[in-house]
Order: sequence, then structure tokens, then C-alpha cells
Amino acid sequence: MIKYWSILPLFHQLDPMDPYDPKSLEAEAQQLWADNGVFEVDEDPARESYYCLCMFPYPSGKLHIGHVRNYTIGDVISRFKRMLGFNVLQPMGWDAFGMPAENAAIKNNVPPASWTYQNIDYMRGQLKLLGFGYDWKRELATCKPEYYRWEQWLFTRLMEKGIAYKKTAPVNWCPVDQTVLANEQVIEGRCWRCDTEVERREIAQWFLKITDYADELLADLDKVEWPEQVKTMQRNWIGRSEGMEVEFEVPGHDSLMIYTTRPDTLYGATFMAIAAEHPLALKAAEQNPEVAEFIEACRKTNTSEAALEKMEKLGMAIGINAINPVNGEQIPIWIANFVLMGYGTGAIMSVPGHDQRDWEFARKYGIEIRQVVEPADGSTIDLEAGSFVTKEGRGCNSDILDGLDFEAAFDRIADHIEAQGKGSRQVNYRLRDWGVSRQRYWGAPIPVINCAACGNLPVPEADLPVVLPEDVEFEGIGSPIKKMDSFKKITCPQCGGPAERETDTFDTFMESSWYQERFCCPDQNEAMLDARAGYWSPVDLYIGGIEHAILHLLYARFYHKLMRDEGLIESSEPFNRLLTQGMVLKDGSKMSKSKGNTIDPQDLIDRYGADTVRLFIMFASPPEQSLDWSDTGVEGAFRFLKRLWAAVQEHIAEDTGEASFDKQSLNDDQKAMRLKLHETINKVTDDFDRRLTFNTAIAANMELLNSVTRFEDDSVPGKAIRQEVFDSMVLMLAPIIPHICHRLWRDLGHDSLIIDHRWPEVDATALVQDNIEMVIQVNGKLRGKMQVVVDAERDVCEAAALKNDQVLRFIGDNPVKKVIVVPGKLVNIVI
RNA sequence: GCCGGGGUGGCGGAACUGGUAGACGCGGCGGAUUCAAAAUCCGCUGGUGGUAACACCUUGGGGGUUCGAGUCCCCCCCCCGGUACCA
Repeated sequence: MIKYWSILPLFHQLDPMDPYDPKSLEAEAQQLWADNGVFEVDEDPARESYYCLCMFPYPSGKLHIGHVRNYTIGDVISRFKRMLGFNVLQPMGWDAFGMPAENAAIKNNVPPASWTYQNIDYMRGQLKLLGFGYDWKRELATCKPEYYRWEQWLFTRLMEKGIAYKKTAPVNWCPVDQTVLANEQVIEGRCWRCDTEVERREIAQWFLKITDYADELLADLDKVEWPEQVKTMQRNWIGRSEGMEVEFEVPGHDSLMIYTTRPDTLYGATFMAIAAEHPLALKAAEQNPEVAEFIEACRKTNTSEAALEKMEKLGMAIGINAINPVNGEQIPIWIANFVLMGYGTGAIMSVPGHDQRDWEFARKYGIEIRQVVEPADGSTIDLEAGSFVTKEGRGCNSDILDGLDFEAAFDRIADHIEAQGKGSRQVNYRLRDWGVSRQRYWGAPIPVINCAACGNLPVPEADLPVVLPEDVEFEGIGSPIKKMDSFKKITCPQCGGPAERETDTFDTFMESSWYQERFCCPDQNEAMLDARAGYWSPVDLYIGGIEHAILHLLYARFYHKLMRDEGLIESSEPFNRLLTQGMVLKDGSKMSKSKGNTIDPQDLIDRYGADTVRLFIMFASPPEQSLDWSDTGVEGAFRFLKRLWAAVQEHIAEDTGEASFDKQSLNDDQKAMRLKLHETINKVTDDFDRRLTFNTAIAANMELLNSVTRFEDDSVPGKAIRQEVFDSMVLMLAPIIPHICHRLWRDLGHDSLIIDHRWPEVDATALVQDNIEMVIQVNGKLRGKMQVVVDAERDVCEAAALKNDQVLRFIGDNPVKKVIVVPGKLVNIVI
């Protein structure tokens, strides 16, 4: 703990009537924190740890207001937990790989690395100006080899375990720029740079078998304290379903394997749909130029799910039939643009009677729609109007399934098909394996060597890391390392022959999947993680945007389990509690450069100081809701700080001496002041700890400041109560507006750092009241109020209510039918 | 399309477990201070009617449950996030 005597020279001479000057007092506080390493922490088994982590930023150039919100929330909670006595870790780093750096390189001809490092330097300065209590010793950037080498190392381990594997998957391809495009770079089906129509291509890529962990990822959601909506989104994303794999024979060709969750509708299958890239489709195209043309047309669609679902569903029959295993019927095989080769088997069975998408397709192409499920209540349905999608019906026109409900029909047909060897019960997931290959430069190189003789080999551990060359020039859009022989050409570690390095890089979600563990031991050069991770991890509270509810958070959970199974860590989940922060809006819509409605945090810091920015952000709305930016609201926050400053300065200017008070002999106003204070401490503590609603905590302190300003009592106990109020208020506000409170704490006569002081405690005796107010309603409408003793019995309340003048007016001559008493709250008289 | 969330005064929001709708702040109006302005301080401020006391209406729209609904249930509208290569 640092005592003031050691740092006094840093402060101005105290003049109680100094105006509030955020610039100098914030600089002084920040300097003191930095010089004394106030937020640097070490593992201390004697103390309980609290690991508070905010999603680290992509170094895009400068902080945007969403960052400021995210990091203010994290800093407020970290400082609060520290005041409760926890050993708090709050680190910060940089999610430094990604596309914007490449775009900047193409546009401005600067290497992505130097652009990134410059941005990091600038943004680090901004974070320091905001006064966030980070342990800067632990700072990391994911683009540094000492970071990504461990990711490469783990990947080689996963290759050996078979969790990393290679298969083809679709990408967006620009035929002019000769490069792969991200979904974001495809604007209405065209390349964002050259406006060429984008094609879909199937290329070989690396995958991680996240589906092997699907059940555990699902089950472990019950172990974490996350918002229910995020858990629901993840459950739906994983999408566990119980169904069957069924084999359809195709005379003269390989059979088609399909998966269905509705084997009870097998008798209603009237066609099959396959992907344009399916081998059977390609074979048909050889015979039929029209089919070839259609396949070509199918390639003109985006790979994104939203685009795929919204586009017009198109198909073409290939003139080959499949045999339905349940009834031997021959049904036509169609190529359909909404079936993708990369997902499942690239083939589906279609039951237009009982699936809406199949129904629309069948309607369009005049394919038979057959009813095989009927309503259980015996009513009739109209398949001309739409499909009948339900699991509540019973089978019809289905031979052995007729009259059976869903469960019975499922079992009957499953037994039947399994007995015939034409398929089996199967649990399936909507979740697909994680494609980690990116055909881009600014990412961690995938540590693989491609040898014509030996195949795909992991780079031997001794040769790691595979370092990404940072001094590169962009010629066009493609990745420079794909043409760089000095990087590419290598000898095979197995046969010694010529080989090539993999030039794809990792998805940047790889880096952000484990940084939270590396923060525990960022200087460890011998291993990915060490025992220190065991002290801090898992993260106690993780804070970030709701937009990460599925992908990032699911990948990080998966990666954590991979590290656990590698023996690197003991826990199964990375983030115990999650706080998803809402977006920052301006005039009700998202800020964007094109709309010109962006707010630059730097301007605000320059004009008002960090405390005002922090206060406004925390006051404007609760963290989980979106926040609408308001310039006048910022003024209001600044005004509050000035009032707080002036009120404390005025208090310390009066001579309080050794003022004290005796709880037993206070007058009514003094009691009321202390009641207000301790009610506020009670509420604010709950708001900070359980509810995480800092806006109401701030509002409560504003009320308290209003009350204490009106508390004009110059007696000795009065002064002492005022000191108690200001001490508590400054402590309660310190996590939110740390600079001004740091200063006011000393002005109030304390010689320790406020960050090292304990959070204020409620004095239960101050909360005791004699009388309370109760509301009286007539037929549920408020008609009167009354004072009763604090623990008045029901009948006392009722009798008092029925004597109330206002109430009697409303009752009039009507007989009272019923009286409802909610003790301590209200009396409702029903007439 | 699918999954998830949201909609309360002129504005941001409060109302935590079905129990006083609108705390706190912004804005607005009026006043004090000032030569004047800024800043600051004090008062009023959901809508409609009324001189007033007061009454009625009001939580996106429609219906329901309940003594009582912003809160629970059903239907609809609008906005936002995600949708697997934006991070």
C-alpha cells in the first residue's frame, strides 16, 4: 500500500476553492498509478483472485466509443472488486491480425505490420488517458511470433490427434483479382474492388473437429453464469437433432447418403436434391450441356447463409433416379442451388408435403406433393395452400406407419431400415466443423509442409514458430507470401525432397480463442501456458459486445477444451460469468463513417477529461442495453463532477476538527440524512455486485449529493455526518470516476490511496425506521396514502385505509367486496 | 429466411419478485445573480379537460389472465444483433 507522504510533491498546494480541473488532476493520478505499478499484480495464493477481462480490441487506428464503453465497464468492476479485497487481474492486449491491415496496405502501400504497430502505440496512449487500471506488464499482441508460435504448436498436436484435418469447402472467388473474398467483400454478388461477379469455388482447407465436442459444448452451458439469451443462441447454433442416415440407391451410380430428422415422412419423399458440385451432378453435366450450364449458374451465389436462404431457389433435374428404400419407388434427382457440397453429404431427400422449402420447390417445378402425415384430430389439411409441418400428427399413406404418432413412426421406420441395412439412427448437429484456413497474408501461418511424396506434414516442433515475413509489399490484392519463394520453398522434413510451405494463414478467431489464458503467463517462452494460469483462470467476468455471442465465444470454449485435453489447463470453460454489452448508437442508429455521425472519444477526453466520459457512458444506460449518444448528456455528467467537487471543497473548508456523533442522540434530520446514506450504500452495493446496473448506482449518488447539499446543519454531529456522507460517496463513485475521487479522498483527509481502501459498509442501525408510507387503492387505482407504524398488522392497515377521507369519497355508497393488504406496501379496496 | 434481443414523456432512462408508471439526468419554461453574457443557484415540467380542487387518458398495436399488468399469456407491426471468410 502506498502512503501519501511518499508522493505528496505530485500534488498542487491545496486550495479549497480551486475550480475542478480534470486535466491536471487526471494526469497526476495516472502518473502516480504508473510510477508505483498500482495495477500490476502477482499470483498470491493467500488472496482470492478475480480475473476481469474485456474483449481485446482490433487495432484499427483509434479507439471508438464502443471500446470506451466496454473498457469503462471492465475497469469499474475491476476497481470495485479490488475495493472488496480481491486480487484483481485486468490485462489488455491486441487482436492484431486481420483484414483491415491488408486493406490499409493495399491502399496506402504500408506493410500491415508497421500499420498495426503504429495503431497499437496510439491506442495504448488513449487507454492510458482514460485511466484504466491495466497490468501493462502483461500486454500482448497476437501478431507477434512469441504469441502465435504456441497456436502453431497446438495445431501440430491437433494434426497428430486427427482433430485438425483437410477437406474442401466453398469460398467466394473473384475471377479478375484471382483471389478469395470474405463475405464482407462481396457486395450484391460482386467483388467490392473490381465489381466482377463473384463465383463460388471449392478449395482444400484445414478444419478443426469442433463437432467432436458438440455434446460437451452443449452440456457445459449449464455450468456457466451467462445471459440466458446467449446460451439459447449457442444451443440453437449447435442444433443437436436426432434423426437417421438413410441410403438411397442410384442404379448405375454410387448411392446417395442423406440425413433426415423426419424419417417418419420417408414415404412422402418425391425427389432428391444435390449440390451443384456433387460428383453425380458433375457426371450428369458431362452428358448434358444444359446441366453443365445450370451448374455454372449455381456457382454465382454467395457462400453466406443469409444470402443462400433469401435467394430464389432454383433447380434442374439431371434425368437420373434414386430408389426410395422404404417403397422401392424411383424418384428424380435434382440439382438445387441451395444445397452446398461442403455441408453434410451434399445431398438431401425432399418431402414437399411436410417441409415448406421443399413445398415451394415442388410447386415451382411441378413435382408431386404427397401427404404422409395427417392431423391427429381427424381434420383435413390443404396441401395446395402450403406444407403441413408438425410432429403432432399421425402417419397416413405410409404403409407400416399409418396411424402412428411421430415417436412411434420414428421407431418403427428406424427399426425397419436398420434391419434392412439401409441406414441407422444418428445424432446430428447443425454445427459444422471450424474452417480455420484463410487465403490471406496478415495472419498466423498454418504450420504445415506440403510434400508431393509425403503429403501434409506438421512443421516439426524444433522449427517453430513459422514466422510471417513482415517486410512485404502488396502488388494487387492477393497475399504476398503466396508468391514469395523464400517463404514457400523448403525441404521436406521427412524425405528431404523439395516441398512447399502452406501459405494460408489461420482464421483470426484462433488467436482470440486463447489470449485470456496467455495473459496469465505472457512471458513464458518454454510452453504455451504454465502454472500461473491455474491461479487466475478461468476468467471470473468476461465483458464484450453481444455480436460475439456465438462465433468468438463458442470457438473460445472449444479451444479451451482442446487445451484442457492437451493437459495445459484444468478447467473446462474459459469464462465463468459473461456480460454482453450493448452497442453505442447515435440518433438511434449505428455510428458509421459514411453517415458522418461518429463520436471521437479523443475530442471528449480533451474537452472534459476521462472522468466525464466514463461517468456519462456508465450513466446513460445499463451495460447490456444499447446506449444512445447525447452531447448534452455529456455536459450533464461534467456538471455533476463540478457540483461534487464544489460540495466537497465547501465541506472541507469548514472546520470539522475532530467532529463526531452519537448514534443514539441524533435529531430527525440527522437520522434522515444517515438513513438516506445507508440506503444508498445498500442499493449501490447491490447495483455494482449483483445487478451490474451502474446507471442506477450513479442516480442514487446524485440523489445523495442533492440530499447532503440540502442538509444544512452546522452542529458538530452535523459536520461529522456530512464527513461520513462525503467519505462514503467518494468511495462509491471511485470505480466510475477514479481520478476525481482519488484527489477528493485525500482532500477529505485520508492518507491512503482510495483504490486500496475498503468499500463502505452499511450501518444497519441507520436503516431502522418507525413509520412507513402505504398506498391505498380503490379497484386497483391509487386513491390515497397513509403513514403506519413499520410492522403494522393487516387488519390495522385495512382499518386505517377504510377511514381515509379520499378513499371514502371513492367508495361512496358502494359495498366493499374485498380488501387486499400487501403489508408494508399497499391496501387495495375492491368495490 | 432462420436464431436471439428490444419498443415506456420532447430525449436517455427508472420501476429488481404482478403492487404508487416516469427515480436520476438531458432538454424546455420561469425566476435569482450579472451592465450584459457564460457559468452557477432556485422553482415548474407525460398528455387532455378544468380558474382550481380534481378528473380522465397513457408503457409499439390488438386481444386475454388477475383485486391489480410496463411486467404474465396469445396474435400482429417496427427496429437492432448474429447467420460460420468483418472483428
